[in-house]
Amino acid sequence: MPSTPPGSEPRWLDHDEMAAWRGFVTASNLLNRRLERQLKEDSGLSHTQYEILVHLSAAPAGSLRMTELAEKLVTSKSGLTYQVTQLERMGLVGRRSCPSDVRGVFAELTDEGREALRQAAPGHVALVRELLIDVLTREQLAVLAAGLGEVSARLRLDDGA
Amino acid sequence: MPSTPPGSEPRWLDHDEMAAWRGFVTASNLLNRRLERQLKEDSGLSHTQYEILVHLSAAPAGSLRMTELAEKLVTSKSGLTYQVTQLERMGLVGRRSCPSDVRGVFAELTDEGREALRQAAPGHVALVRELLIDVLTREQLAVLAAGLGEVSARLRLDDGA
DNA sequence: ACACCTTCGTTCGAATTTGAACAACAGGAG
DNA sequence: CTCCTGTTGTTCAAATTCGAACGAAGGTGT
Repeated sequence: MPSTPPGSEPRWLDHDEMAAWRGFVTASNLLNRRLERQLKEDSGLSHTQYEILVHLSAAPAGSLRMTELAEKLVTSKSGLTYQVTQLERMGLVGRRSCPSDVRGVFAELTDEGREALRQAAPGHVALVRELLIDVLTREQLAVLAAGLGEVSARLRLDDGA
Repeated sequence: MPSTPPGSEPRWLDHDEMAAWRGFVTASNLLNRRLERQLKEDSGLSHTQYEILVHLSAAPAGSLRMTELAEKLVTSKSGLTYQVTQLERMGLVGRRSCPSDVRGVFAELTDEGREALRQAAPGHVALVRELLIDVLTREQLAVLAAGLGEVSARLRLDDGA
């Protein structure tokens, strides 16, 4: 099904809608840029690598299946394979084979990985706070969480469909 | 100045703050993924290339200085050089030297570029609408625009500083 | 047991992105 | 004019990203 019926004039974005969309895109790019730089300089980690450590750290045994981790990160499987290999070389993450499924692979946080995360987290969180969280009011944060949560949920749905 | 005074416990994100931050990151990644796929399939353009066309189209003479364009796009200068070259090969953008500054280069939208944008825009806008704009209420959009606008503005400030 | 379709993670090649280094020029201060 | 500092766009090597293709298993129905 085409996103727009051919022949009919599409509904363009009005001023407010455009402002929201541009704001989202711009803020996203600027934030990523900043966080990337800060993490790389202070901890030698890319934002992607940091996020891998975060998700593993939050998981039951500090380990997650590759596919599950890729979904949480919203990245491609091949991209994750690459980054896990990098983290493995740094000694921050290890691979374990899954007992119940020969094909399965667990990415597992090492002690060094936990330590690296413990060391990187404060600076990262402080910057997220400074650039985003503390700039917004409580109400704005609530709306953002609710709205973007809904957006994400819907995106995840027909992504699997 | 260190982001966090060494020795003091950093202010972690509480539940709501974390929800807002995760929602932002996740929605951003999922959206980019989708838009990238749609644009590439329907128009053979990457999201970056599409945005270049949009910004040029909105500019006075359909042309902008490389540096200015890079800032609007929130990308590196070298990255822009690469993409403009790609668009030039496709015939959608041309380069013109600046009269008042020998070093300067204008990226200029060609007629084909305008046509390509005219053709790509409806599908892109429709998807942005479906995935983000139409998911949110008028109030949520207003809050998002105001909040992320402020965030972007601040980020742009000490980026130049 | 068999065929069939799905899932798992990796590998591969191509495209993209970035920061640093660079050469050429602009714009003043002296 | 001359030196000095900042800007402009490009080039370069390195890192990262993605999708498609792949081999190897899992799981199901017959």
